[in-house]
Amino acid sequence: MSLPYMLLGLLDGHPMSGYDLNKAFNTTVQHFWTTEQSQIYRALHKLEADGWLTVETVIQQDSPNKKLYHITAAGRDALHQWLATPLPEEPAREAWIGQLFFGHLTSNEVVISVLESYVAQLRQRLAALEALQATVPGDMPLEAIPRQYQFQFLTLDYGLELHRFELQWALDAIERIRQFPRDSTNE
Amino acid sequence: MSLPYMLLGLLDGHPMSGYDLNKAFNTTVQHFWTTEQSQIYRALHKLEADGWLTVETVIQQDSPNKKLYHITAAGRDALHQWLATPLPEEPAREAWIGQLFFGHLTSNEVVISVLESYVAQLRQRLAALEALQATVPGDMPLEAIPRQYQFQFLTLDYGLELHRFELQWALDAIERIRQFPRDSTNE
DNA sequence: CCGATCATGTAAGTGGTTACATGATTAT
DNA sequence: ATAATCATGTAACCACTTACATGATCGG
Repeated sequence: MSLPYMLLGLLDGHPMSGYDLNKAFNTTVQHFWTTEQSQIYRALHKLEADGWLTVETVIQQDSPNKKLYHITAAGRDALHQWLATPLPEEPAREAWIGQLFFGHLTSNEVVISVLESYVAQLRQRLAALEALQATVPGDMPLEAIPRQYQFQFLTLDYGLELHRFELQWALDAIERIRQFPRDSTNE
Repeated sequence: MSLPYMLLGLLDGHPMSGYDLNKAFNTTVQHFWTTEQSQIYRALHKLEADGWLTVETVIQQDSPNKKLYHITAAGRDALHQWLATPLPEEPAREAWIGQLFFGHLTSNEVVISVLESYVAQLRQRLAALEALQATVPGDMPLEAIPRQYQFQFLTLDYGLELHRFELQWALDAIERIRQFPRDSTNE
């Protein structure tokens, strides 16, 4: 549903190839959207068929030829439309909460050890986001930062704060589970 | 991937029909897992074929016959195995963050209005969780609460805290965006 | 009479993943 | 030699959604 708009958003301003887009998904936008390379090419073909993109074939000598995708006026319209439309609530699907919910079917120790792996995962992701944040020049006055970057920093801030929240909650949960009664049917 | 385990978790203890399970998905576990009815029946058939469930057909006069699914020893083993296994990190797919990320392509006002819809959605979901919490007897001493409910309350607490965090972050974000430079290419 | 509740399923379609396929150039 | 980078794609499969199909009983 949203992949086409992610592509349009990335292509608005500067044209890119499928390969470039794939790199963008593995770097810049990786904290809120991921895709497989194969899906990018399929989506690009569809977007072109729909008239939201046009292709410019670039012949190269030192590397394989590539196709640069340019956003069309129709594509830009569609993107603006999407940006102004609130998204429908998406279905909940958080399996790790399920593991907690059914925690009574196993021992406190097992639940805690799974939560600890989750904590380790969160710390890693948080560290990655903090590394991203460290690349941001800190000395610039707020007003001097281009509008585009202000929005990007805002989403980065969301990622940072969310991860800090999740980490803290998980650590607290571990402490709470330690106080839970022990399972009598322990193996 | 996780649906089969959600079914096993719900069936551990008391057998249920596909219809009962569907109701459970729309009530008890709805804050972390949702499914369509059609998917439940398909999953049930597969689980039975795999030997993780057995079927008991119950003939009824006043309502259509039903099939009660019972968890088998193999099913319980598989469930315990899953409960003890940390889940792989799942791919990020948060389209609303994308709308923020590409916010520079539209006006601050448009971004804020979309965020405000999101805030309204969050308030609704938070209210639903608070209503759920209100049904919990508050006078019981912590130690007297059965282990099963302790885990369930823990997941409810996660939902509550997460929604409060998201709501606060969104409200702060709106205030911040008001300070962003205005877009010169406003339509 | 109508809608809700009980109860089971199939079929078509979409979005996404995994695996496969090709092949040149450049850096270690 | 080998791996990484550049570059494009197809095919099979899986999870999930939407829509369709059936039919009895019960309460307002």
